[in-house]
Amino acid sequence: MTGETEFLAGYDPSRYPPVAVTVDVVLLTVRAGRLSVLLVERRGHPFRGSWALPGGFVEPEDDLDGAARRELAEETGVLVSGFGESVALGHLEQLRSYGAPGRDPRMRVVSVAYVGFTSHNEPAVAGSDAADVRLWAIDDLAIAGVGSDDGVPLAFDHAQIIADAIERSRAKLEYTTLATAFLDEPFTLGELRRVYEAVWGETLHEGNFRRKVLSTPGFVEPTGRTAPTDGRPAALYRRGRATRLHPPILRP
Amino acid sequence: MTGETEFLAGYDPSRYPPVAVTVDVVLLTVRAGRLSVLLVERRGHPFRGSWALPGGFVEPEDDLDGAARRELAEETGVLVSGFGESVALGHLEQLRSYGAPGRDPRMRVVSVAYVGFTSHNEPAVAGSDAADVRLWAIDDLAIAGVGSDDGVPLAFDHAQIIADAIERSRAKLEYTTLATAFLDEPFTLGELRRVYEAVWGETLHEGNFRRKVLSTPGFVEPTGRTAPTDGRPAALYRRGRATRLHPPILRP
DNA sequence: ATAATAGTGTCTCTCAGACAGTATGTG
DNA sequence: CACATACTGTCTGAGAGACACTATTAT
Repeated sequence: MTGETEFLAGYDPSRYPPVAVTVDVVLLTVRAGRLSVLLVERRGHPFRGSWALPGGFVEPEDDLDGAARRELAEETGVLVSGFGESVALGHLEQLRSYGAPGRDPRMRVVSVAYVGFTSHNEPAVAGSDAADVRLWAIDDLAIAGVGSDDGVPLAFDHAQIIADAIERSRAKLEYTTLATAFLDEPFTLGELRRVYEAVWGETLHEGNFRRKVLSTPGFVEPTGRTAPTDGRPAALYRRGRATRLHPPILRP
Repeated sequence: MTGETEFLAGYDPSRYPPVAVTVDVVLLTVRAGRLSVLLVERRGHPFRGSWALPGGFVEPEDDLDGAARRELAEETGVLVSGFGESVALGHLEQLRSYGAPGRDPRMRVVSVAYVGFTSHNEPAVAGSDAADVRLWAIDDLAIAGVGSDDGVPLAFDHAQIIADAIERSRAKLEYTTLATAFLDEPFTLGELRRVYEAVWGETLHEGNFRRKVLSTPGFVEPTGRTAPTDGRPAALYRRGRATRLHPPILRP
């Protein structure tokens, strides 16, 4: 019947336009008080030698989130061998998709971008000049409205993707508890405040920040322990059960 | 050289997995005080006879936004012939992408979903039993957490897409001026309030709503004219220049 | 002692919710 | 007149910004 032929027509692989689908991951962390992103150096054309987001093709068997986690695990594996430590992913969510014709000069590519948060507890980048994966502070990159104008240029439209990821992150910190995804447990309120300051690029009032965090039920839970600092020791907290902040902690 | 061969390898169309990319549009409007979505009845398998979002393949020459506008224009054309009136799109933005394997039983399809707002000024749906495009009130549809459980089922994962679009819309009304995208100019504050009430599914206090809208510079601008209502005539406004609300108008 | 960070208390201003009351149209 | 909606004014409580002050460590 007509329905059957139409149904079969859906199976015809030549019916759909040739478009490749990839995932790209913007993995953000705070290192030495600076918001930073994990980038890889491209070994092939185009943009050979430029820095780009980790990513790759969506394989037939994995869904979009799974593809993002797989690509990230592959890059994290590089981190493991390079820095001797694995990365515990604190959060990963879809950002948006990018599909302008010509964004990849080779072919039509639609990329589904993800943004992830993680802690950073490696002391420093090892001085391996052969490393092709490293963290970049975002204000050392050429990203409109964020980094310095003479920063390192990025491959493809990845500067735009990173800019969008940063804006999403800044907004998420306002009304969710996701700032804790940048930290290992347990953490101090000073560490949590420095996450906000690094992501927002603003200094916050210590006392008011403390009041707002502690007055939000379920944001953080006290552990009863303390950790030494450069001054008075700070109480240690772990993540609470809340995911959304009511009321939000708005940017200055 | 090596770089050249790698570059050429990128041109090989057989290298990327066979994935089709489509756009789907969730066009929302407020009709008779009810938040509604434009759906099309499927003529082919699978889900023949079910209601689905308008959408289609991304063609090689159009970017994602362009593809969404093109598909929407095609469906709007149906609206024109069916209802005798064109639809002025108030706003269109990317929602997110959906790519779970098996979401389309025919083949691997990654769909980039868009959400749009428009006014609704047709008096009623014409009684054309041949119509395959119509507005559905969202609480008549089977959408988890939104519609009634015995509502009309939707094709593919479109119930989830609509649910995500509604949540995006509800959040957008809190901190942007996009509620005006549901209205034709000029409009009254009562009409604007009824947009919020329809999208949020909450009744709002008339006086407090008025105070918040008018105290936000650039949200609406007075025209000096009035329009009759069921009571005292209401002042007419047009959209202001602001796009974001500071402070936001939060849901109750 | 000073320096540095953690943590507490308080004042004031803004603003949201609640609610009363007035204004202006129609039937 | 009643009724419906538009519009104005005021009280109150929650919460953010600003700021002063105390607490506990290291040097």
